[in-house]
Amino acid sequence: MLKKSKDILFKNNISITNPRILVLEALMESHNPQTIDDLQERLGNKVAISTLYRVLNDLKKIKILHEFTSPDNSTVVELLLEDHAHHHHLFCSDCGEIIDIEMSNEFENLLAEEIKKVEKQFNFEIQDHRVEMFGVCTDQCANCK
Amino acid sequence: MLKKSKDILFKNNISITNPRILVLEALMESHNPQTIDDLQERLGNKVAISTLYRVLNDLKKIKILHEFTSPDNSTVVELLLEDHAHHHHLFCSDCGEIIDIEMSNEFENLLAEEIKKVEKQFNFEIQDHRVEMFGVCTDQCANCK
DNA sequence: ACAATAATTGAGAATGTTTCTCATATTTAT
DNA sequence: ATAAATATGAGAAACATTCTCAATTATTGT
Repeated sequence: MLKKSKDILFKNNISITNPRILVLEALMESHNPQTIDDLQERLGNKVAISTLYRVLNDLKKIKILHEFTSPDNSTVVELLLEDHAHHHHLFCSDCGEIIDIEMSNEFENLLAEEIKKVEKQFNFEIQDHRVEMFGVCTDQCANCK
Repeated sequence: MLKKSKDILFKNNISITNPRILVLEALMESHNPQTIDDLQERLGNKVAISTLYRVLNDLKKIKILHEFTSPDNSTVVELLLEDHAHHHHLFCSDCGEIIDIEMSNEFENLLAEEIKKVEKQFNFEIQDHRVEMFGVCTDQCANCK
């Protein structure tokens, strides 16, 4: 994990510093998207809050961090590494947990066709898409009990 | 528009005030989702900013306002009236415009099936979903020229 | 391994967004 | 028309994020 973090920084040609390593490790430990608060908690007081935001921006710049917003409008962040397959998100409105979901090829293919239609209709070049689902876990979501 | 706004407030049993009417009219005039800045501009200085936020919260409470976040993290708001069909959003990263899109029944049906699968897999009850597309308009988006 | 240079960090100030407070004004119910 | 209830405006407060700058840490060339 330490090595992997250093590798990532090295390959992307940005300097290998402690805060960056700590943030990468924190993101790697947790296998689902994290809010800024989650991250801060995980990091204890080892990284200043200004530095945390700065490091997250650095990771966005080298395109390995994806940032989005949860239904209650908190900023959520997730690491995008090579081994991370295309996926979407499921949000629990009870406990706030965010779960990665993968959808069938059949669905993704049909969505790709819909995207082509939209591109024609609105003269757009679509670069990315997102599918989100919102609900409550009926019993076994990690945080809700 | 004035009448329709008053009707909405009346039917939802909240008092009919000028700021609420003005905000509803502003939302109805514009046929796509609006940022807070858009709204403020449309309203001139006729509604105080604190009141604008309060009114938006009132409209959320009576479930006729949908709030979400644009890719550049501004808050976006859109009126949800009966005549407003189920739709999704297309975001232009050039000009920031947000366009309502409707997807084929075939797509929505397949998505409904995927949702059922996800509900089973994670023991969730899914109440809502969202599909978003991100791109740039190649020539005819209303704001980009 | 060392010095010189470049880049990053931490702490707090600054900015921007949203909510809160409270005295005043408006709306509703009587 | 009046009293009671509710909403408003202005600014203060709270919160999230970015910025500033002196001090620290990394990188580079030797």
